[in-house]
Amino acid sequence: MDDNVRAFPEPTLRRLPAYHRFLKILAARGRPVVSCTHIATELGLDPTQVRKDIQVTGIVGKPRVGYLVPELIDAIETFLGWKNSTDAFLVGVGHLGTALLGYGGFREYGLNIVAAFDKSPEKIGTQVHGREVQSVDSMAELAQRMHILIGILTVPADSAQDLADLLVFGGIRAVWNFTPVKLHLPPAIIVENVQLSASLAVLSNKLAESLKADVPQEG
Amino acid sequence: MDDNVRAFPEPTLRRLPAYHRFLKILAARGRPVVSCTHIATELGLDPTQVRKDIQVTGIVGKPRVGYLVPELIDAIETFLGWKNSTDAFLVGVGHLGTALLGYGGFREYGLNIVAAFDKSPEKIGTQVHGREVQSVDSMAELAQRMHILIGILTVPADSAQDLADLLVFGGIRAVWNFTPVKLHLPPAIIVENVQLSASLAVLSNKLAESLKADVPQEG
DNA sequence: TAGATTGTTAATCGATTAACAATC
DNA sequence: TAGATTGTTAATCGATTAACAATC
Repeated sequence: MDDNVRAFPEPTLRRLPAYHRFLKILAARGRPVVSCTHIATELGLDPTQVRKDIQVTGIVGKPRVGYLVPELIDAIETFLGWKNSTDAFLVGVGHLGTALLGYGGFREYGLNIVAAFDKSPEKIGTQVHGREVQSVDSMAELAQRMHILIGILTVPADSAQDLADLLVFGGIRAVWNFTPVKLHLPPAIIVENVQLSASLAVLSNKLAESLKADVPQEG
Repeated sequence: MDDNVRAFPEPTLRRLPAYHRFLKILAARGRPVVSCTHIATELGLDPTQVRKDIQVTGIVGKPRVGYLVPELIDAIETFLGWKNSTDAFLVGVGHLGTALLGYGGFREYGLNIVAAFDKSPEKIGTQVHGREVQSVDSMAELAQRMHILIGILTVPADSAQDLADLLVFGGIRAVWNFTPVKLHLPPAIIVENVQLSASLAVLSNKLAESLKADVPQEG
């Protein structure tokens, strides 16, 4: 029935963390207010775009003045759900999985990695950044019991689909997918892909274009 | 003069690696041809979009048949510059930097991390995944001498700008930025940001919307 | 008050999707 | 031949940007 759940524009969601970061810097400097123009200049964006983005948080500014920095920081944190933390499972304690476990910063973003899982027997039982690595065999049951909503997938490509299925079987509702695999999961499951190859493709292509423009030799 | 360097649409560039991955799977299965519809179904895209994306590689298909899988794989690899490798420096041997050094897969994408640098004296001289960690003091000179074009930035936020400046000073032309910092660099320098906080913001927001829709309690 | 900045509506732009003729 | 699929042009959609009145 509630089909007017019209989500907020994804580009807006992606920009909000950058605004937040800048606002925190301003707050640390003791700056009480900020204008869209100021934010836009700093981040290389259009002021109108910043204004519209801010509107999704429900904050209204004062003409001639701008927005109150602490109020805006608070509103963004609330809007992005950074105020109350969500527990997550991490699957795949390889190089990347280990790095994510070691990164303390996710706490700030309301993400709390409470357990780590792996397939390989040599890893099970070891401690990685304060969490004991557990067998994937116990993952689904544990996810169910702990009402885990988010699974972080950092496994080799060939086991990605199987372990994603296992996460879903455990009642997980969203997968943060760091593998290059296109996961086939029930439509209700949220999948957010972090595809480094895509990012690198953009970088390489732009670099190639830039170098081409550099040495124009012939028309 | 050459202002008609109209780059290819970024969304297209981002999708090509996914096509490539799927095509490699088909090739491994011995499938000689593939249609747009097939690719689109697998990846959850529109067939016309796939067709247009493929067009940037210059490959033409056969009506009624589709595209030749090996030919298409080759064309994508050539287009994305995966055939000839580019040397890169990595700056910041923390959790993430170490993980990227350990990931062998970048070779496939034409990226070759030839050296790693760090600020902290304890790390300098140690071996990380086969590379000796060097002091950032020698970075710019070495980049210049080796004609390095790409710098991978995996340092703490507070030193990101300084080290990016140093990379640029060393003649680097593109920065793959894994820090949350908005870098201020000369306009000719390509910057590709990998912002995990942005990705997580999308995930969290979609999850929250999904859970809200779940238990509609009241209108 | 004058003028900078917000909020909002309209115009533009670019990407996605639909329609359809061409082709093997 | 019939029909599936390509290539291409047109329509739609959504996001960005421009314009401008409202406001402190």
